[in-house]
Amino acid sequence: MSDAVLWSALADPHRRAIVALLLERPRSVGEIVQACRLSQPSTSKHLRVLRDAGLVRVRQDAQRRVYALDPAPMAALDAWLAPYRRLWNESLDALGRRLDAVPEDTEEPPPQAQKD
Amino acid sequence: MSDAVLWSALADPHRRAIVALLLERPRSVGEIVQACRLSQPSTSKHLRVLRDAGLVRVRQDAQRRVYALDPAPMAALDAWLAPYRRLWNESLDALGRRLDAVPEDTEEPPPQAQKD
DNA sequence: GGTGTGTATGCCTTGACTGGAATATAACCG
DNA sequence: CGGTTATATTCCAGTCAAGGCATACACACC
Repeated sequence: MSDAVLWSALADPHRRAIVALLLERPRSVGEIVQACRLSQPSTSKHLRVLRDAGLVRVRQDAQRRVYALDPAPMAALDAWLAPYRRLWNESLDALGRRLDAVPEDTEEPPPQAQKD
Repeated sequence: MSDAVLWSALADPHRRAIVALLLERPRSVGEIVQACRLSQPSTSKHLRVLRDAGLVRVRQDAQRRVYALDPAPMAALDAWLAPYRRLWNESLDALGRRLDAVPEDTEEPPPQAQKD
């Protein structure tokens, strides 16, 4: 199994939202449904994808199922990213040197104020 | 603009392959076509997606267009990943402790021999 | 200007993925 | 056992993205 499953699992914004929720703490399906404003079936399906990708694990608590993050696949992502890290470190260094060499008033505004 | 574009751009395995190619060195479209075993139009379309996501930049060289990696968006990915890093570090620590506490012969085989 | 190479775009078809509604399954409770 | 809550699954329709093919565009060379 490649990490193709991982990527396609994380490609969906709702699933990334779920993963982010589970980063705080494990949650039952009901909690996730409320937090994500999704229907229950849809949520269950997303959780299935995440489970199949190995990103989350389930614990049964009476009728509830509590989902928790499994950090291992994230490490795989990090490993994938590693070769690129060297690259952008070089770029940042170059940027830094350029900023140092410039008169002034060329400070960057706070970078990414992105929202997903 | 969110990093939704980034994720969907990298969700495709062919595009990840292209990005990996460009990590080695910038390449013309023709080179990418050959390396990826894709049709030229398909490759061009993938490159468009990557360009729109800010992952690559183009330089024109006569009739050729040479694509190069832009590392900045990868940093965004790294930022996204950062909160999780703490998590799996904890897990690895726990694993390490468990391994230390175990008799022996429980060494892990080399982890992920994954292929994408 | 005409031809050839290199690359991008448009159109179309097909397959995959998503969400909703209804339904099935499972566990608790009286 | 019947009812209720919590979650999973199935079915279906709508959407979107990918690939192939044909074609348009851009540049070079004669």
